[in-house]
Amino acid sequence: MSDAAPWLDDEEMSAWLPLIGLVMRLPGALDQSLRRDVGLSHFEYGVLAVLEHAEDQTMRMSDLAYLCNGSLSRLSHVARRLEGDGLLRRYACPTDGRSTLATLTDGGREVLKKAAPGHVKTVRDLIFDEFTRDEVRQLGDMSRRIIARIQAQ
Amino acid sequence: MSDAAPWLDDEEMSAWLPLIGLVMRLPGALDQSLRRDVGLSHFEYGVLAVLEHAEDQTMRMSDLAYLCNGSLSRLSHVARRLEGDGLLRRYACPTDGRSTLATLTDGGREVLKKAAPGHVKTVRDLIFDEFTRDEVRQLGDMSRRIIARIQAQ
DNA sequence: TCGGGTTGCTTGATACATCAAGTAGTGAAG
DNA sequence: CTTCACTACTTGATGTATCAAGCAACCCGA
Repeated sequence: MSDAAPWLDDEEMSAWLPLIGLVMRLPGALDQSLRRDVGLSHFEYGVLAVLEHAEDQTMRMSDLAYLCNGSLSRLSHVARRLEGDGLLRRYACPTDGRSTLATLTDGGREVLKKAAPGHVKTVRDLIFDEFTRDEVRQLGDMSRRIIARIQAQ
Repeated sequence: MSDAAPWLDDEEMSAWLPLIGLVMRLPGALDQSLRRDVGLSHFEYGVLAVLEHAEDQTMRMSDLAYLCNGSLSRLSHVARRLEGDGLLRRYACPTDGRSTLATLTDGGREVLKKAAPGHVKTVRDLIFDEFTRDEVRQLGDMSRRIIARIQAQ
């Protein structure tokens, strides 16, 4: 924790502005292709994608929210919509009555299958085609370090 | 532009997930302290901050929107609210009747002065205290390269 | 076994972003 | 000097996020 300093110097500023630009523009860019292809936001896609890789394609709502980088409240609203569209199903956890388990439906799996190629292409176009292996590692590493700081707040 | 590839490999994935985490969580983290301190979102703060550094603290709406990483529509709504709160003023451009110029008011300058220390502290806590000078440069550089790709879409 | 505190989730109100459509000014070709 | 395309911006409708509050279920100490 640093004390308040006057402001960012030029060098800091010329990193800060692009970083802000990145975090403000990337979500929209990811949304676009997914909306076009399957009518889902990137967050909704993320929910389904995380479920797909989970044990039994099933997960507690709160774990899912964490892995999707969203609040439980946000996930709850989104899960209601996705359930309405038949892409996932929710049911009470048998071992802990407080918990809700969400699981992928066939419909959800289908949508993922339909969305994946275009989404991967977008991600490659935007990120992985631009960087070397080493740079990619660094990018991930730096992101992790910032996230840790955010969570420490 | 690459062709669609099967999916991301492990190394790519272990950079992609943190990057997504970063872009999804950082805006919220920045919002929080600004909301607490002066009741502004980070986007609203950004609008005022960009104006502050502009010639005559005045700028065309569309240029402002670009620099703030938002759509003109979004800026228009936000500017209406900020104008209502007396933080900026809008008036027709004298040389091009289609354009609208936005300018900071005294109220806006005051809010910025009140918000800045806390905001800078947040930014330092989250980013600049974590990285070396060199890393900061790289972070800025990588962000710029991704933005260029987003805009090329 | 009962009470207080906690956890997990949902809901409802409000605020915000996004999209499509609309208005009006501009510039340039004919 | 008119028309057509384009630019700059605003608006209204719709959808989505966020926050605070609420409700059960659980846990644990007394």
